[in-house]
Amino acid sequence: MRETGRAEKRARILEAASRVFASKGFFAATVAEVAREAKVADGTIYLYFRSKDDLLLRLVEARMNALCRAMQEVLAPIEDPVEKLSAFIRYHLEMVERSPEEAQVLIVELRQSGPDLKRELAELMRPYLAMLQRILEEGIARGVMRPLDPRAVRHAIFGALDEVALAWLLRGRRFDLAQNAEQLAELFVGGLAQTSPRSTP
Amino acid sequence: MRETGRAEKRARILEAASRVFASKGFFAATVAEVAREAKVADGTIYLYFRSKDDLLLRLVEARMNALCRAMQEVLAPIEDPVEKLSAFIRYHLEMVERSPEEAQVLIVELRQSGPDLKRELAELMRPYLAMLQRILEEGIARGVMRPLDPRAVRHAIFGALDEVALAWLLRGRRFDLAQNAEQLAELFVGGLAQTSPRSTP
Amino acid sequence: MRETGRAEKRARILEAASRVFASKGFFAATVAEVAREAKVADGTIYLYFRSKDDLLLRLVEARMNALCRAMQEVLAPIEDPVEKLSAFIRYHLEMVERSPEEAQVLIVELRQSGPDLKRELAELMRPYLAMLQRILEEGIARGVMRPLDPRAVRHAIFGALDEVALAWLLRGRRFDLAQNAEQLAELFVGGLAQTSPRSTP
Amino acid sequence: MRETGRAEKRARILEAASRVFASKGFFAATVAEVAREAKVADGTIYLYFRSKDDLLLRLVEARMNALCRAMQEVLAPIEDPVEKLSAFIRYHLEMVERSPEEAQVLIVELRQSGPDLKRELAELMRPYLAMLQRILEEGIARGVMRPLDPRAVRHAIFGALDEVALAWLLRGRRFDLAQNAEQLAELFVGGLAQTSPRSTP
DNA sequence: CATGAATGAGTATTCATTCAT
DNA sequence: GATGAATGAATACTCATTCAT
Repeated sequence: MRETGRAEKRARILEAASRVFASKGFFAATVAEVAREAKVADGTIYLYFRSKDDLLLRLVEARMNALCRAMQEVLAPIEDPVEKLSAFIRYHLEMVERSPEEAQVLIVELRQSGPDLKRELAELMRPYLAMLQRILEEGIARGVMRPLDPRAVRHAIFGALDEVALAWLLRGRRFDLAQNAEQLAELFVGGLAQTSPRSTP
Repeated sequence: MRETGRAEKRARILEAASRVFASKGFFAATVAEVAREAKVADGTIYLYFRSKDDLLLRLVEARMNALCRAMQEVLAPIEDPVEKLSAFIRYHLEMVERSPEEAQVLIVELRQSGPDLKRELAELMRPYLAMLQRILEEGIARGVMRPLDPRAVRHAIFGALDEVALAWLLRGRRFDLAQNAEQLAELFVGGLAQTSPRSTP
Repeated sequence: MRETGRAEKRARILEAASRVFASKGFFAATVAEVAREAKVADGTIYLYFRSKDDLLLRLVEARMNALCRAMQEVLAPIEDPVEKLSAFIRYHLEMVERSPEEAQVLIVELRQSGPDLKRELAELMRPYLAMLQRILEEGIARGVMRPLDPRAVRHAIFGALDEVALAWLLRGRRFDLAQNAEQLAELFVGGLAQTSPRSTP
Repeated sequence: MRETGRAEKRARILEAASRVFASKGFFAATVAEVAREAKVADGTIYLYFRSKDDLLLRLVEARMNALCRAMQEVLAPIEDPVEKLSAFIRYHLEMVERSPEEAQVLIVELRQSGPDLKRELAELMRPYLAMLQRILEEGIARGVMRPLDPRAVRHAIFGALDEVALAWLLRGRRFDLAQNAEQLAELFVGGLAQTSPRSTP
């Protein structure tokens, strides 16, 4: 218990922040609460983080990095862009289901911030969104997806995932998220499918 | 002095709130600012609204009602559910483009609120989402749309619209929203299209 | 008691600040204490003053204005610059003796401030110091005072007055200030006297 | 590692404190900064000094002792009290000019302290002021100075020196301090001169 | 002796809300 | 109804000081 290394304490504060932010919202949460939850003194927070904003930023950063790495591993062995997209959708919501608390922060709190902070947060989402866009671009390039604007479609898919996850969280996780994931995958895969079959009446 | 009816003053306060919330954000905005903008005394606000939260709630309510009515009129003359969906998507983003300030409040500020307020706001969105869901249900019933879960798809479409609108607003309205609307319409119409409608002529 | 006009309440806060600053020092004093002493809520202070710094600034401003006006009246009827200087010295310390609390703020707290505040405070002292310098310049011009650098002498006289007053305040007002005033007047009048008498041996 | 004797490290901390206090002011300066400047750990400071206040106190003490010793050496070979006074004034400001940084602490920071600290600091100035007073007493005893109250005159001279030095420091050392010293010497020597020394040859 | 990580008390300021006029 | 002056609760952050190693 005394053997708490530097990084270990930092992680503990991050965990505490995650819990507190998730339950009360970033704005309503106080630094003192985070400190209490992490069992450190108020001032200690500032030995590890620059400010309350920075705390949220680092939290999102850590979670996004983990999410990106995990997603990359999931997608790596898949060849077909269409299957990749399908996997992306399913795995994204699987993660939400597995760690609802972390998702809460990424989905709900992400927008609970002033303009400056918001810009920095958006920056942190970029790599993840880029992964999604790359899938779409490759699908189009290979001719297995319709040539819709990848940026528009990326926003659409991300927004859809976000909204479904948000609804699941706000409604107390009462419906089957995996099933919804299937539906979304079908919806978007279908929406992006080459319409050439229509040309064979 | 002027015979400003009750309702007229209430509306003036709502207008003022819309402008102030849109330009500074709900949290950063102060009741005093809204009062100044509406040219009433600070205390007067509380003769028309219970609290600052209530002010946002009533504002969203008013805007949502107007949006619902307008959308209903747009959809009424359309028969085909698929065309209805397409119109829904296009008209939604058209409204955003036409009234970015109001959209700002509905899209951006909506999420700046704590958990309690957020739940109430979600309640106000319901009728609008119900319209969307009914379109889907009818499409499925008529056999012109694939039988995907209408609730899941409703969330997906709404989330997509929201995210695209958000991106447009946050990036300074720099890309063509109408074009994006087309892409989204194609995406979702395609995604919901019966994969073998040819087999039933 | 309810009939406290705007200005009256402002004055009450200023009085309270004077007492609190004098007894604990500007830094150690808290805004809450001033509020309590003035029998107003903490926030009320900020309806009348921009900040704690501003409170000190306005306090010094008010006291300096009063001091300048009073001194001007005292000096007006006096013709001879030498007598004017003598009166200036005596009256300055007389004021200190009469209102030790106010003097405390002007003498002690004046320098208890950060660089920015200090600059503004120095600005407020200017007119008073200018009065003193003008006496010296006129004395020299009329040939009744030795042509020493008026700026150097002004600093010297002001520093002397300040130090004597400070010593009196810090030592619990235990020595006779009026007597000291006489001594200082003689000292400086003598120091500035034309040395021509030496030329008549 | 290095055989830095106790005293040597103590001196290093004092030097560091002098630099830091002079550049940022006593209040704005932090103990951590002094530690960094002295290249010791924060806690080490407290092995040599009781508190931050004590650090200032000891610093002033050391500087005053040095100043007293130096002044004593300067005055020792001078016989005539009038010349002694003149030398005192000139040498005091010469020291200020030579070590503006140390003077900054002694003159400016000295007043940034609360009432309690201020009293202790005044105590440390005593020996120096006593030297000045002794010159005056001797001058009066020998009949070469007017019999003004030596305590009052001592305060006056010290206040004058302080104020002139302060002005020089605050105005960025832009005027000629040595010249001012001459003026002050003349002023006070003149002010203390027997008005009818001619009558006793 | 020295370290420096941890502590936690302390405070100016804002702003939603009230209520005497 | 309308006003707007007054209220006072609420909070991030700093930094002197300590003490386990």
